[in-house]
This record gives sequence, structure tokens and C-alpha cells, in this order.
Amino acid sequence: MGRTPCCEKNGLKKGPWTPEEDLKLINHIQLHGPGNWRNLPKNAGLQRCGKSCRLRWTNYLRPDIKRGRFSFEEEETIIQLHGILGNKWSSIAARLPGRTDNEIKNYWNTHIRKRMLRMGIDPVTHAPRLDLLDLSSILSSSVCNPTILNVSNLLGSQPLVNPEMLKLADAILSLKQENLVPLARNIQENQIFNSLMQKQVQPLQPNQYQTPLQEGVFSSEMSNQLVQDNNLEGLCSKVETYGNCSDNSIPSDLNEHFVCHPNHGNCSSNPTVPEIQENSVFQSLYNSNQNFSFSSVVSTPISSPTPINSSSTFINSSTEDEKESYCSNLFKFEIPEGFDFDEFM
DNA sequence: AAACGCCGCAACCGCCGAGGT
DNA sequence: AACCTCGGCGGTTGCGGCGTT
Repeated sequence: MGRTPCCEKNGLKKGPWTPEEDLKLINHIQLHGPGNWRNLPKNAGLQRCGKSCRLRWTNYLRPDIKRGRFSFEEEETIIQLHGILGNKWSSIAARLPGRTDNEIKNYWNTHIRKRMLRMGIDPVTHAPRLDLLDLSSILSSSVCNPTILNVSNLLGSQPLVNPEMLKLADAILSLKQENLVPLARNIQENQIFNSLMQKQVQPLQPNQYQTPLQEGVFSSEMSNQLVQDNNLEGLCSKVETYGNCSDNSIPSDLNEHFVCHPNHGNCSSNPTVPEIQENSVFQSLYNSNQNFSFSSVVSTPISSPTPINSSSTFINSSTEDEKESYCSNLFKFEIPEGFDFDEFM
């Protein structure tokens, strides 16, 4: 048997809602509450399909909807969560209070996705699109600085975008709510990402998203607590030590782990000293008040002017270029193949 | 000023899963 | 077990606004 339509289509209005219709819907829901969408139009005196009423309410009329442009932090959260969850817009929306899945989906398709494509990043996999890589620039960079040539990068086995770092941030968030012991164990086994991905996909309840520290954004308080809980002080202090360097020299041991990608690195005047690329997350953090920390790598709140769940609607005055620059930073952090967490910690 | 094209977003469509009978 | 309803989800469409020529 074929599926019956949710309502009789004939005679029902379609298209944009009028203010009168909105008023009727709001009044009805205020009196009776949402739900029973099938009968709602009739009871509310609307010539609309119940589905249409539900969509209008959930995507537009609901009082807790936050209007206005997305903040840096919201965008960052969307990118991180999309890297983990894919096109699970409702799941992503559940971690962005006041935002609807439809709004996030539209924003992704019209802004973020295009920007990623411009940057040569596959918006589905969050990995660089090899078909768009400028091989000549890669090769010229390599000629200028042979030390930064990483063949595995050229072959695509080591994505420029580091979705694992993004996954790590969100996975740690999940583990905070579950069990932290496996995290440390997995780090030591150097199998962290696979196991974290499995944990990550466990759905959270909607009411878990409502407190600031439980949202997708990884707060500094959380990271500090996690560091304590997981004996990650070594890692954190080591990274912070690097960030506190007063000159532009990069500690040799760190330099071994965080390589410049040839496609984005500049030719160094000194071919024997790899130069941190200007746009890298590392460089951004390195330059931002010399206050680089592990938590900032994970949450990157450096350019987020307001808390994600600020009660006031944030009108973002930043340009697309600024966001693109910021976005590129978000994607250019990589952990080289063979990176040993044990050794680093 | 008109035509054209692009962009953003609200709304629609079709499918799916859960739950009830 | 089969059928049916309902709510929810992701993909897509179409329209209005805006910028450019």
C-alpha cells in the first residue's frame, strides 16, 4: 500500500506565509501547544497542510529562534560537527541553541560549502581536493625548500585539513560525559582516532546541549579540566612553552612534528630552516599575544567575539574574506604521519 | 532605467522510522 | 505481522532581493 499523504492537498494554500496566517498559528500554539499537526490547521482555521504548519513553526515562528548572522564560533562549531556527523543537520542544530537545522543547512550550502570549495577542500570529506591542487606551486615550494616536501601529502594520505583534530575536540567533549579512561589509553596506543570516532557517533540527548560547557564548542575550562583529569599537563605545558617563545624560532622537536605544508608554505629565505606558514593555525596562535595553548588549538576561540549561546543576537560584521582566512586557519593544522603521541607527551 | 544573473533563504517534497492499532 | 498515522529529516526548489552590465 502506498503511503497516504499527510493531508489533502487540494484546496490547501502553499507558498509564503502571510502575517495573518502566522498570527493564527502562533495564537493556536500558545493556547494548545505544538503537536497534533495533522489537525492543527483545521482547528486553527488555516488552509495549510499540517506539515507546512510544523515547518513554519519550527523554522521561523518558534520564540527561541536566534536570528541574524552566524558568529565565528557558531561557524566553527558547524564545521567541526559536520566533519564528524556529516549532513546530520538536526544533530548539528541540537548543539547550536536557537538555530534550526534548516538554517544551518542553508548556511552550509550557501557559505561554508562554497568557501571550502574555493579553498580546494572537499566539503564532504573535509579533505583537500587533489584534483584542484596546484602542483606547480607545490613543486616550486619544494624546490625552494626541499625539507617541506612531504610525499604522503601529495598522495593524499595525509590531508591538509585535519579532521582528526576536529574529531578529537568533539570526541574529548563526549568522553568528558562518558568515560575518560579510554581516552588516555587510546592515546598511548596511538589508536585514538578510530576509537574516538566510534564513541563520537553516540547520540546525545537534546537536553545535554543546553549548557554552555556541553555544547560542541570546547571551552577552555573544559580543556583545562580534561588536562587535569587525563594527566595531559605534559602535553599542554609543552605546547604552551612553545607558544611562549619570544622569538620566531621554532623548537626543533616541535618542528619535527608540525610540518609546513608545501602547498601553503612560503619559500624560506633560508632553505635549511622551514618557515611556519603565515596562515597556519600554529602561526596564528603563535602570534596571538604569545598565548598559545592546547585548548586554544582545540576550541580556537581566538576570534569569537561572543559566547555561542549569548542571549543577544550577534550581528557579525566580519567579511567573507576574514572568515575565509579564519576558516583556512582551521583547516591547515596537521599532524604528520608517524607522529608519536607518547614521544610528544 | 532596464535587463540579466547571482545569491540567500523560506518552503516544499519525498522518504524514513517510531509507535499505535 | 501488517497496516496506518505522525513527526522528523535531508535534499531540492523557487522566489525575491541585490548587484552588475
